[in-house]
This record gives sequence, structure tokens and C-alpha cells, in this order.
Amino acid sequence: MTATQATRKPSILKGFRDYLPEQMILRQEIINRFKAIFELHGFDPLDTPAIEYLEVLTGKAGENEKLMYAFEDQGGRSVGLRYDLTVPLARVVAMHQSEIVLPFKRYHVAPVWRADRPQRGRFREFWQCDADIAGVESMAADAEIVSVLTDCLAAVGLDNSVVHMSHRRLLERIAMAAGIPQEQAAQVYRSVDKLDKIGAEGVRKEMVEGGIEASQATQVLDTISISGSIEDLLVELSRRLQNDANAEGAIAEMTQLFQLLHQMGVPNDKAVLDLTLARGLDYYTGPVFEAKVTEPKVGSVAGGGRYEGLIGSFGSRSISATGVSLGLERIIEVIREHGTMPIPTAVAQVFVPVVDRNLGSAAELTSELRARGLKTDLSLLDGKSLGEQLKYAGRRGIGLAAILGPDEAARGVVALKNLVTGDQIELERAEIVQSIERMLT
RNA sequence: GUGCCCUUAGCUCAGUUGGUCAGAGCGCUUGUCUGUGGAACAAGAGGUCACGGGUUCAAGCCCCGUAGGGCACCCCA
Repeated sequence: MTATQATRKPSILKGFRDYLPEQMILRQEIINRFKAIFELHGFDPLDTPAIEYLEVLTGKAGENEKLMYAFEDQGGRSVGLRYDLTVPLARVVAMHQSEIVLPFKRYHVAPVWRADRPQRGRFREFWQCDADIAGVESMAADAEIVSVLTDCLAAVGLDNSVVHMSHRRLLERIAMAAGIPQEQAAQVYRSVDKLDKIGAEGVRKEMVEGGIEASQATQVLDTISISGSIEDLLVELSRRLQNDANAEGAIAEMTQLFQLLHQMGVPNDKAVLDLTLARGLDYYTGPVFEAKVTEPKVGSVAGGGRYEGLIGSFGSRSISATGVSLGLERIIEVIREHGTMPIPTAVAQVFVPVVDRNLGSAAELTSELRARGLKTDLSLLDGKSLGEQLKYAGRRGIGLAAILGPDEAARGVVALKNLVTGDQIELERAEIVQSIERMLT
């Protein structure tokens, strides 16, 4: 620090965070599991720049654009931090058409930025884990996406999550059937979306206050509240919206989508029809879905849907796509709250302390373990007592300590101590690596 | 973008109507303990009471602003 430089308290921007090792270990574990699921379903990886031309980003998110980080770069260009991973994907598909083979399946795990007001499970920089399919109009793609989603949620133990599904055109047509004019439809979507939060009366009240006639509000509420099995529900809906070819198309798509999900082994109670679902992003046009958990209250944990016009909006030929975004931060909230999966505490699997200052023998043992791929931490506290070294390892969250001192060496063994339980056993020196390997699997 | 609440040692918090109010517990450091940690006991370090203004004889305590955190709305992963 030079004399002319003022010292500044270390600090970071509101809504942005450092990820210390303790957090990173869990984050990486979750991301690894998601990537494994994406690849299991045949998706390839993709990455794009954090910053895009502003015009690439705008015009897609509707009102949400006020949340976009936009600024001028040193060259006076209008640019912005990406708001989601879907728009960059659409740009990529439109831009690299000659290199991309359709159907295009890609996954993308990366940070996005929104100048939102921070809250629990809501940050200004957060990570999304996306999987999308471009170039397939049939419900086969949507079914694939939803099944990737349910697999991902299962992979991190989110058994209390449910994917709510609807179709953009259903709510639209229900509102229309109730005689609500086009310009008030948005009010309907906004209110209806809160049904589980403020109840039917709350929604009715809000709609009326929003200028919708009481009888129309009642009719909408009545229609979206019908219940039964998915098949019955869709049939009933079809009856109520009869002679509406547009609605029929949407109903047919949803019917097929649920059928496919069933055949793909997605349990009935994991993907349900929810007519109140209204997603904010403007670009959705077909089936939409959102994964929700009831506790903790972090909003939805994943969301997605079909967008037919987005890729074409970049001037390319029209290519329909569908995809999902999983919200890493919110999923972590749920995992930590409910302990839905074991939370790894350290990367190292084995700690090797230095006994009697004999760094050499500890180093030899360490390199043997590492050679077999065991993540091994060699003690850097060789001047300290064994007790202190073990204490250090325990606090780091490392599970095992392999102790090789003169006593053990003389008898041809290694003492293996479980740092969680305190139990200690002795294993043959010659077979120590294999023994530990066996214990860890 | 709107409204409300919060911010005191590393952490969780006490601090009465502004006048020994700068504290506790945990943690940390050291010792009892020169090959086995998380226990106990003892001693010790650590805070310009978020930051900047203001009111007052006097402010952690009152007022204003800024920053950060939280909640609700909006919206959303």
C-alpha cells in the first residue's frame, strides 16, 4: 500500500458473496451431481461470455429488464451482464447455425446477475444450472427436460419438491373464456399465481381491485380450481373451453407431455398440473414448469418452459426450444435446511501427521496414498505435537488420520484413526493403501 | 423500484428513561499435557460500540445520511 493510497476496509457489493472452502465444497458437489445427470441424459456442455451486447439481452425478459446490469464499456458500447442462461443459448444457436447439429442439447452451469433486492435465497450474483433442447417441437423434448429436472432434484435429495406444470396458453384462454379483455390478462396471471400464498379470496380481491369484474374473477378461479387426476382435469378443462382450437392444442400437448413423463418413469406426484402457474419471463410460449418446495420459503427452486420465438428473434429461421434452469443457491438453502444429502466437510480424505519430526516417513506414506488417487493432506505442522496435528485435521473436517511413527514402523503397521468417532485401528503397512481405499468406498 | 426492522469483541448476544456501559458465553492464544485432538482448570489477547455528520455539558443509547444484513411488496433461480 503506497502512502497515496487510502486504506479501504475489505468489502464486497451487496448481494454478492465470497464462497469460502466450506461453501465451495458443497457447491461443487452439487454441480458435479447435476453435470453427471445432464450428461447421463446426453447433454453436451456449453459456456458463453458473462457480458453480452445489451441489444442481445433486451426485449426478452419483459418488465424484468429493469433488473439487468447494463453499462457502457470503455469503447462506448452498450453492454450488459447476462440475466439468465437462456438468452445466451438462443444467441448461440442463432449465431452458429452452420456448426450446430439439431436437435441441439446443451447444459450450462454459470453465474448470472440481476440487480434485485437481496433476500433469503436471492442474490445479485447467483448460479444457474441449465439444460435446454433446441430444434425439437414435439413434447418429447419437454418430457426429456422435465425428467432431467426431476432427476437432478432427486440427486441432491430434494424429495419434498414437486414440479408444477402448465401451458402458457391455458391461463390465457381461461381468462379469455371468462370474457376478460386482453389488456387485463396480465393482472389475472399475476394474481392467480399467488393462489397458494393468499388463497382464493385473496386472489379474487386482488383481481377485482385490479379492475376485473367480480363475475369474471369468479369464473377464472372456478376453472383453475378444478381438481382430479391429470387426465380428468384435462378433459374437464377441454369441456369448459370447448370450441377453442387454441386451447385444445395446448391441452393436447399437456396430455401428451404427462403421458410421456409417465412412460419415462417420472412419478405422478413429482410432476403435477397446476393451472395457476404463470411465469414472468416473456419468451415462454408453450408448456411451462416450476419446481417448488414448501420449506424453506425460498420461492421456486427451478423453472423453465418452451420458447418458440426467442431464437428466431435473432434473425435466424425460427427454431423452437425448451429448457430448464435450476437455481443453485436456493437448492443449497433447502439442502442445508433439511439435510437432504450428506454435506462434505473437507476435500482431503486422509490426513498424515508427522510423528517425531520424521517428515520423510510421513511423506512416503502420503505419496503412496496419492498415487492411488486418495486425496491426502500431509501435515504442515511437523513441529507441533501429534495431538495438535490431529486437532487441526479434525477441525478441517478430514475423516481419517493415517499415523506412522516409530512404534508402528517397528511393527510393520499403520495406525488409522477415525477423526469423527475417535476409533483407532491398526492395519498392515504393506496393505495400508488398499485398506483405506476399501474403507472409503 | 417501494415500505419496515437490524448492525456492540472472531461468533451469538447483554447493555435500563442519554451521565464508570464498554460486558457475558462460546471461540482463540498460552500453560497443566516433549506419540493421539475435540474435556477440565488457570491465565491472556481481542472492540475508535458499521461508517460519516448533527443535537447535548455529556451518546452504544436521540436525529439525519451512507454502507451492509434481514423481512414484506414487486418479481424471480
